[in-house]
Amino acid sequence: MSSFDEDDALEAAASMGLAARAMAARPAPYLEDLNPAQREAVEALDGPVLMLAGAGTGKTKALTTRIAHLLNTGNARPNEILAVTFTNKAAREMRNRVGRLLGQTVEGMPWMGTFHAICVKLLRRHAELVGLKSNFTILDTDDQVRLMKQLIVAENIDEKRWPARQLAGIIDGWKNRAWTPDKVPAAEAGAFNHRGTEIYDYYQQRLKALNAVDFGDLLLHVLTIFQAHDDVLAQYQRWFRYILVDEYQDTNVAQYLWLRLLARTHRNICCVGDDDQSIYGWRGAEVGNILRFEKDFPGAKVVRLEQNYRSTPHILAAASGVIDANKGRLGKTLWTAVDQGEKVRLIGHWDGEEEARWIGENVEDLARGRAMAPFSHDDMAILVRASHQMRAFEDRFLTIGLPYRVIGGPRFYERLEIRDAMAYFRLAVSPDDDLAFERVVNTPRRGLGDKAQQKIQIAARTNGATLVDGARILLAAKDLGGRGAAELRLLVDNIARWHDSARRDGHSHIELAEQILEESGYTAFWQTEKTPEAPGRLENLKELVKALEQFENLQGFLEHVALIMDNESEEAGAKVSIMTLHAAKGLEFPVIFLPGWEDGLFPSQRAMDEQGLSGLEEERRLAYVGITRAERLCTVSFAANRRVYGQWQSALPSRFIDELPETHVEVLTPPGLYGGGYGSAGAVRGAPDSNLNDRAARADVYNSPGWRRLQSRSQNRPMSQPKESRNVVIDAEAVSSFAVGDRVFHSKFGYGAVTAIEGDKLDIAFDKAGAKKVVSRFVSEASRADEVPF
DNA sequence: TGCGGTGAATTTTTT
DNA sequence: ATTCACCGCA
Repeated sequence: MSSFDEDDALEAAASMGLAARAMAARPAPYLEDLNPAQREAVEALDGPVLMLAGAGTGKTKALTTRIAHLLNTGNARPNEILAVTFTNKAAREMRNRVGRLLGQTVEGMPWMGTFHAICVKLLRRHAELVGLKSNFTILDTDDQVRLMKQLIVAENIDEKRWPARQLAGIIDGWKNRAWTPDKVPAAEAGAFNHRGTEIYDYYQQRLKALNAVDFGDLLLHVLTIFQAHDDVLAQYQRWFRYILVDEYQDTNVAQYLWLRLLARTHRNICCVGDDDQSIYGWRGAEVGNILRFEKDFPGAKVVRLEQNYRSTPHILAAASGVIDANKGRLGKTLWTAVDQGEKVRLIGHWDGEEEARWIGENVEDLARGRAMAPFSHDDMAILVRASHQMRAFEDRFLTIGLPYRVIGGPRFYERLEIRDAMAYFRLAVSPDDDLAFERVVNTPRRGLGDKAQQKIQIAARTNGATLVDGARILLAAKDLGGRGAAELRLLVDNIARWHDSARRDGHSHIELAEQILEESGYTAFWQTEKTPEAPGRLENLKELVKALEQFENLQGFLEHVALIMDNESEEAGAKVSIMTLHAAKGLEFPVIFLPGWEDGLFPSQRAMDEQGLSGLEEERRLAYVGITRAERLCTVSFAANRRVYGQWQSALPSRFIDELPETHVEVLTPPGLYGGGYGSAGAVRGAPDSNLNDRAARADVYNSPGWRRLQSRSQNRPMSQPKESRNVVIDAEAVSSFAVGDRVFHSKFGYGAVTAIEGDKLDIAFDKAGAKKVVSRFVSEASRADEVPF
């Protein structure tokens, strides 16, 4: 029948050996290693299981042990287990740990991987069912946007109003919700001038014509296949006897539907997650999926892992205090057997630079072991809400020579030069890759500008050919003159030759890669470039070629890179880590700094504006994630003043600070600053909320000019409101306080009147600057008295 | 084709 | 403040 049976017969043969060897091992010493809850989760092999695993409760251990147990008891062969994760890192770790438990490497588990990797595998087998060839290419975000840009031009859409990026994002969101173009609800499709589904449909057609898919398609196509072909679905339903899902709280609708379909027959699905750590709602994750599990799978066993092996009691209590303010939680209470430890430290600063200075000094103190045994720099991390906050720390750490590393940020394979080189490789493997051709046709400069490229496009389109062939036709027609023609001829011939070499097995793909970079003139291009980053880029290209060594051929390499965009180059030496809170999920450090806890920054104003209460709750979960990363020492800080987009702004301490239980918090205040002393501020402010009397560095803040300025400016936002009334304020309705007809002021455009409101964007007719679309955050309400005629 | 000026935006990120 | 995209000019 289909290739399914053959493939799996082979896989089965390979993995039987593993299972047999595993079974011969001594009976389950690994179970002894578990606490009762973990053991319960591991031993409940049959039927649906929801493992609610709080931060630091040994989730991965339970999950991997469960897999080992499934194999060890002979309940499943390795290739009958579907184990999905979100990141390659998580998949890798799972693989390694299962291997360690079984005392061997796990190669017979073909269905352990990310959602996307597994879907690629499935889609290659059944590509024809959605009109693709099985050698389809996977577009990354960059390709996606470029494709969208073409569409926008072709469709005559105002790119100012609907940037390609945004359109691609909207469509991505629809795919996350498992909406094919025909399924997008009317209310949503009204986006961009009621042409939403039209554009989406057109975009899908273009992808199909290119024999390409984007990341969202990987899931959606497989889902479509499952829904339309019962026989195919049935095969897999039968085959996957056991399903395990990591980070279930991060699944989106498409992934959820996908899992539910696959689990329908055996119902042996074990989902692991923590609703309190759901921080990816903004990219389509549905906390609802985990909250609904017991309804979806009646009779599900719910196991709570609550014993925490990571943090001290004070840290756990502080984290619990914060997360308690969220509603609709499944509810867990973390506890620990440890009974010692520092309280969470809280400190306020005058401004962001001082905050960075203080943290820098504190890191050095801790590294020297002033107050306690010294920590390595590797043991310390600074977690920020938004990546732009990192700069202050980088600046400071560079000046004092403190070694640091930034985690996250642009990945190796996303860099310009790497993507260019990859486009050349793609052309060598398949010359019909039009997107790749477009990318490099004039990189390096070949005298093939817009005009020439247009001619190529036309030649290709009128002949129904690929761009490379279009270029050939154009050259044959001699419809291109001068340098461009000669260069294009060279390029086209080169591509043909590279393609030949790529297909010949004997030829070394590493040599071919070097040859491509050389002959295309790409290396030379960067050698002549004298910008400061040019040497680094050449270095990266060398690294790229080196990375090829691990693969058999270029094709294998490209396949790998499309899905696995890792960047694990680690230089030696102990360093402090700087990263976003999002990037910190799943990590742990003995010492954690949490700077920038100011309302508007954290919780982020935008999250609250756009998502209302649910946005605030997600921010709160982010705070929870941040605190629970700390093993021994956690320091929260805020600054009264901060430069935002070049402008000095004052801010109030984050409302999350109010939620830190005071008995678990130690307030630090740097001595001798701004006349502040411990506890003196209560009198200054006479705060009615007693919780505030112990508030951090309140003296500094309250006596600061920033604070006073703030006080005089915003009477409608006193600092010590009771929580209830505050929650009302964050409701989206209440926040976007503008109405059509309001007079507003913009620092650049001056005064104007609101003519329309669309989410957080306002259409404003400015008196002098004319009609503009502006994010509401950038304008303030203008009372008529403010307007000074001149 | 390429550079410098202008205008506008600016959370979080994986695959 | 900074970055990034686009436009106009040489």
